[in-house]
Amino acid sequence: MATIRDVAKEAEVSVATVSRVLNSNGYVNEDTRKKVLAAIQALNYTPNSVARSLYKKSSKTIGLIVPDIKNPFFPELARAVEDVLNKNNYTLILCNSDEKAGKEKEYIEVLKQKYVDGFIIVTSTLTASDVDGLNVPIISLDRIFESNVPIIASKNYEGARKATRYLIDIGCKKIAHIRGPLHISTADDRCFGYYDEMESNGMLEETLIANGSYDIKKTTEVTKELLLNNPDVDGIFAGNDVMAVGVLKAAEQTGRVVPDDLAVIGFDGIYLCEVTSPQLSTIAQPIYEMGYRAAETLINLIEGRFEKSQGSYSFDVQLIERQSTKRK
Amino acid sequence: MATIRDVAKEAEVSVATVSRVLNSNGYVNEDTRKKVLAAIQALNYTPNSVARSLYKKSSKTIGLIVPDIKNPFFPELARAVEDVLNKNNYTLILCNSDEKAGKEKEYIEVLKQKYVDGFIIVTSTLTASDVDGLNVPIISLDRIFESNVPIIASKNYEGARKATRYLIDIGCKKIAHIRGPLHISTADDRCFGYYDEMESNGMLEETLIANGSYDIKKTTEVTKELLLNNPDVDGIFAGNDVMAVGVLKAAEQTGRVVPDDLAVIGFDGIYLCEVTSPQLSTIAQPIYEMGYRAAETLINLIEGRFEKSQGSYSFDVQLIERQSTKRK
DNA sequence: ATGAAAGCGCTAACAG
DNA sequence: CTGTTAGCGCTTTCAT
Repeated sequence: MATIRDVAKEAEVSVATVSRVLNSNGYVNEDTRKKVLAAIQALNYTPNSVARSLYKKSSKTIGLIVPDIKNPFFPELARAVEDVLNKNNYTLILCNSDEKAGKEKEYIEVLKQKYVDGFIIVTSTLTASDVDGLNVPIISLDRIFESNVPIIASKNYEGARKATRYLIDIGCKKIAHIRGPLHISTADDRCFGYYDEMESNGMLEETLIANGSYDIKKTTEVTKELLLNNPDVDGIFAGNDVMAVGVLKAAEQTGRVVPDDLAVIGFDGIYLCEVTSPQLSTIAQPIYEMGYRAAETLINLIEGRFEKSQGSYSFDVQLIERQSTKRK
Repeated sequence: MATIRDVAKEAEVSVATVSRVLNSNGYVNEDTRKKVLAAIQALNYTPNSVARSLYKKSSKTIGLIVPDIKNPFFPELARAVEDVLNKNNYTLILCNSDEKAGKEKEYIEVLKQKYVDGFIIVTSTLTASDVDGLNVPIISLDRIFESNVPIIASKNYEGARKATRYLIDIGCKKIAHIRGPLHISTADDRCFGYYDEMESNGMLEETLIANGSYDIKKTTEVTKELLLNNPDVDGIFAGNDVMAVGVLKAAEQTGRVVPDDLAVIGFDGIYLCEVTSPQLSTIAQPIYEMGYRAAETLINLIEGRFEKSQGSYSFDVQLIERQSTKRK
């Protein structure tokens, strides 16, 4: 591997000059510039980013920490982030935290030593104090974070109200909610939205809310139990699309026909919805856009560009009607 | 951020000594060791990996290049890789190539400048010459690579024969194959397996093979066309599970009942199979194990450990019967 | 057992 | 416009 020194020698100039043409930085005579370029060509030289990082204290790299890339919500997010980074000559480090604060902190520690320039993190376990000392820009994606880091998310509460309202509109009389894990802001907000909408329609009953998890099988079990205790439930708002699949399975296993006996709606808008049968109605978030915006915001922060409105943003969500709620 | 110099000063020793205790390398008096450790504690010092990388020409980082993390096959692979890396104190850089040789080469170039220690790559466009000069260990995952890099994959050809054989066994008389993209070794091998099994049963007709792509909608179209031209097809072996979903949709749209009018089987064994209705039969690969083994092999290579049998490995696949082939 | 110093490859004052 | 040089923070001979 040729170094900047080799190039300098080949071009009969100093390393400073080579560095200048490399970074189009400072004045350099057109002729010497050409000589340097030729030398670079001749030696097939490419600058060493590690050396540059050491000096610059920046690695043109960002860390994305998600709970688990296998959850179908995250690949699309990750892809969007990677696309933006790629376009801006950054590189993506992917970390799976399994929602464990320990892993998250360790990753942050390790990556900081690598001069990572920023983080995008989907977390419900980290707190402001974990992040305050951190001298690196950080963005919270998809989840509320009690601190002043920018938050890129979407309107979970409003979306949940919309979903519930919609089930009411199509004629459901007894609507249950299988909520996502406790203490995950997204799940909490959706639960609140459901709660408030139900209450303001005088339809609320505490037993209609069940605690699910982002696991199809577990959600199926939970749903079956709920249906056992409340056989006349005729509509279910699931905490997300993956959970909605679990609900669909529960319906099938208890001999209910969706949507006629039981209308089902999810949340997120992942492609999974179009694959099930019946296809799932859902409250769709603009997932790719969320990842895209998070990455753009982070890069703006890193590069010290002006950030309007603190950088936080909340995306609108959209009701998508499919077979799982279309009653004839 | 404290540096090794600060620690040295605090402990009243030289930086060399600090480095020694940091790396448990060379002799160091127990007492001075304690002093150094205390200083490290006191200053809350953590070594800077970039500086270390510069000297060592290694970053404890590997690059994983996949076509598109949104394709549900890859997240599980990526997760397995990350798990192994994490356990071995490596870090994962994720790259999406969209099957474009240009992007792959560029990523390799960029990452080499970062002293990435190795690559795991899922590619059908790179060739031996792209990789020969490369002075970094590399593993080809899931795809055949014409060169002497280790290949971690599974038995696509045998699996395809098994799938075809199975459709014959359950009584299908006219079996079609919607194959994956041309020049992707996985898709080619599966097509060959189908071809050979059909031929050896005297059932082969060239018109029963259609060119699909890893896109549900396109596969649906292709399948509908094939069914139009061959209305009496009663079994389809799809190039992978995603494509099988497309086939399921085509069946639905043309008024065919799966499995009674048309038996369908996929390949891969992603979780999607259990979500469709009817649930999809498939030839399952041990996806997680594949990623796991690829990562382990790579780390062995990087750390110069003895590699039995060149490192290549081909996993067995397993027929999983579900509703899409279960005729009453 | 410990320290001094060279150097990994690059950038940015500072001089000229 | 160009060169010299001092680091960035760490590891590793080579002395002692």
